Amino acid sequence: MSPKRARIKDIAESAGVSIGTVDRVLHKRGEVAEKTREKILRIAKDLEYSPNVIARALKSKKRVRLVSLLPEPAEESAFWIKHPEGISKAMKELDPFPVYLEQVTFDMLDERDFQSKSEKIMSLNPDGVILAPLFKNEAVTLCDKLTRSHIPFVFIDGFLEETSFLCYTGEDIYQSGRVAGQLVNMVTPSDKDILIINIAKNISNVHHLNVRTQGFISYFKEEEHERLISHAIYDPQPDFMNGELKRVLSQHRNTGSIFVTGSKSYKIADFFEDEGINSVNIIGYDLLENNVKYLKSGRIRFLIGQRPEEQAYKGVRKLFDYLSMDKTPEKMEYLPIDVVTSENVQFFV
Amino acid sequence: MSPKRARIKDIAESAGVSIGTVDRVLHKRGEVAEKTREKILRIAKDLEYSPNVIARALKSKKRVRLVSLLPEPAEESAFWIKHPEGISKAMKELDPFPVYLEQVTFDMLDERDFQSKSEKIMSLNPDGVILAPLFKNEAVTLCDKLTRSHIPFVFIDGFLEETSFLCYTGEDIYQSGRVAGQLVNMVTPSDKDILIINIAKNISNVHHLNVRTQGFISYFKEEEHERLISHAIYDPQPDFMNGELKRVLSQHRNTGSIFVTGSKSYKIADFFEDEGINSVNIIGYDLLENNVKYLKSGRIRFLIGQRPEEQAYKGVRKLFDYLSMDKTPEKMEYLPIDVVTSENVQFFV
DNA sequence: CTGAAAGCGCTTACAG
DNA sequence: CTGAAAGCGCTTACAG
Repeated sequence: MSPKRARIKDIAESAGVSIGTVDRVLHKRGEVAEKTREKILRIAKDLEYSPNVIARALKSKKRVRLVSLLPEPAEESAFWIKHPEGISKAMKELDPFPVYLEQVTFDMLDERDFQSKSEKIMSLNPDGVILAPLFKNEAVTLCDKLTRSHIPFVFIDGFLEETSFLCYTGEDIYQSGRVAGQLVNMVTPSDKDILIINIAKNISNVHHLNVRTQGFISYFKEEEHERLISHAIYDPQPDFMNGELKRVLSQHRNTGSIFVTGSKSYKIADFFEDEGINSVNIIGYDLLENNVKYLKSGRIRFLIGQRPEEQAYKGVRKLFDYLSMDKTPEKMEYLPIDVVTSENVQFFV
Repeated sequence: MSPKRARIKDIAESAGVSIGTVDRVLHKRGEVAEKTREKILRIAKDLEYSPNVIARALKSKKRVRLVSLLPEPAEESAFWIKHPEGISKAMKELDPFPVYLEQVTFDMLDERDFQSKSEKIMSLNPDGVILAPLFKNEAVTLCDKLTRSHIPFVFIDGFLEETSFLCYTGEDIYQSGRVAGQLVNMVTPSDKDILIINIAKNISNVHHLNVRTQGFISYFKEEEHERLISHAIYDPQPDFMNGELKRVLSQHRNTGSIFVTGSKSYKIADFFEDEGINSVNIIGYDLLENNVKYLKSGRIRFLIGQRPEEQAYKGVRKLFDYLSMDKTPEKMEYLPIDVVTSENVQFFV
């Protein structure tokens, strides 16, 4: 059974000083004679002193104010509705602590909105920020400002190497492409082709879709690369998209599987449903309601999950622990890449 | 931003009584005039009072003493080395609280040892117990004793319907068999047979292996059942096992995949490695070191994970939250059934 | 039946 | 440079 832990009082008594002095040493607030300082530090070490976080939390008037900056969940992309759930879970657990969090969202199709929301973040003068750096340039600008103001920030969903972020919690994007490659390879007859579909207004700007594609391709041997057909669709509207799909599928009649690099695989499934196409496997990302529906019906073969709630939950917790508990988190935490099928999906939603 | 929360003091002032009286009402310690009682209750409700758990934890002298009763991790079955990790993680988080946990282990091949450890548990007179009910009869006896002593207990790894357990955290065993069925079906050519291997001294006594087998079979259509060959091996020693495997494989030369219902799939892989058999898929359970090695090398195709650390972690947390925070947990929590391959295994170990 | 007081371990001002 | 005191919100005895 764990031994009784030392308190400040114990250190004070042992050192023959008052608890105020001990506190000053422990918090490096100076104004203590060097000799007493050393003595206290030694005793604290001997006694394996660690502060009682409960008592600290109870007393502390220090309010921690956090802000999150994440995309507004558009109907188009219900992916981002999961993150607020994770944030709420974290805040509920932290309820007894004096911590507040304001959620700021931006339009994920509008860099300028991200900029103006960045200014809002700065004007709130928070103690810490959780953000998803969807727009690289704009995010770097914000991160630099935060760094200059000594405001720590954590990334979820993606990270920017060149910034001094506290930590990242999320997918290993390249590796998740490889997992997709493995699954697709498993269910595609070796004489069939594989179609990689990227859906994005401007694919070159959407970092994670590109990285997933790279990972995916890397899973296949060089001599198999001729089986892989990559196609970008820049407008997810059904009319446009279905036309594109028809065209590309008629060009590649030997397609055995379609890999959708983002969360819109249900759109491909919609199209197949309408056209009565049943012979092509679909593999995609994220447990959106529509995707899950098609996964259960068998039209989508696999979904890869990246635990959006857990990303947000852990982002908040790490920031709080850092600010309130002096705990420095691991810099990089890659969450598991979940392989989800019709038979285990029930446990992930 | 969250509004300032009401304190006992606020209720007391509003009711025109002292905090002692409020406390007596809130804790149902009686000795309060019915009229004041009602008034206080009403005000508490109006103010949405909820106790500050930090202050409570700081003050409370109430020590919580927990005990876990889990199998001793034998070399044979490293599966059970994961649980202590989850327990440690939970206890580390609970470090500032006055909670203690003693880990008691039993020999998983010896019912009698479970019995004697049960007596030890009772003699420790704990406030709560976490246990894995491997031996049904003996576990029921223990649970009944705990119930009579009003000691709450939580199950992990499996549960016994007939006991009054606080909650279960673990696998949906039947469904995990179905997931295995789906995966095996996916990688087995339709003209090949599927061998189901149960490794256990007395298979009829090992509940979860049977349930997994049932789930597995249920995934296949009636007319496919002739492809499924079930075989039990009652001694995992290599000499015996390899003989058995040789015999059964020579009887069923058309075997395309082997499904191992427990965590010993690496033993099949050992055999295949020695014999140079490469044409048969292996699917098994649990991320033991040996299994993972073969998963990475490709000899094992899939492993199904059941998150042993998380089971233990959550078991401890729920018991603590129940005893110290008055939080009643969900009775049944099925953890996700993880599909693990060579490409995503790195995130699970 | 009710109130006043002490104390959990820490932090924060203030007095010297 | 150092100590004594108040207080965070709760619980626990004790006095009346």
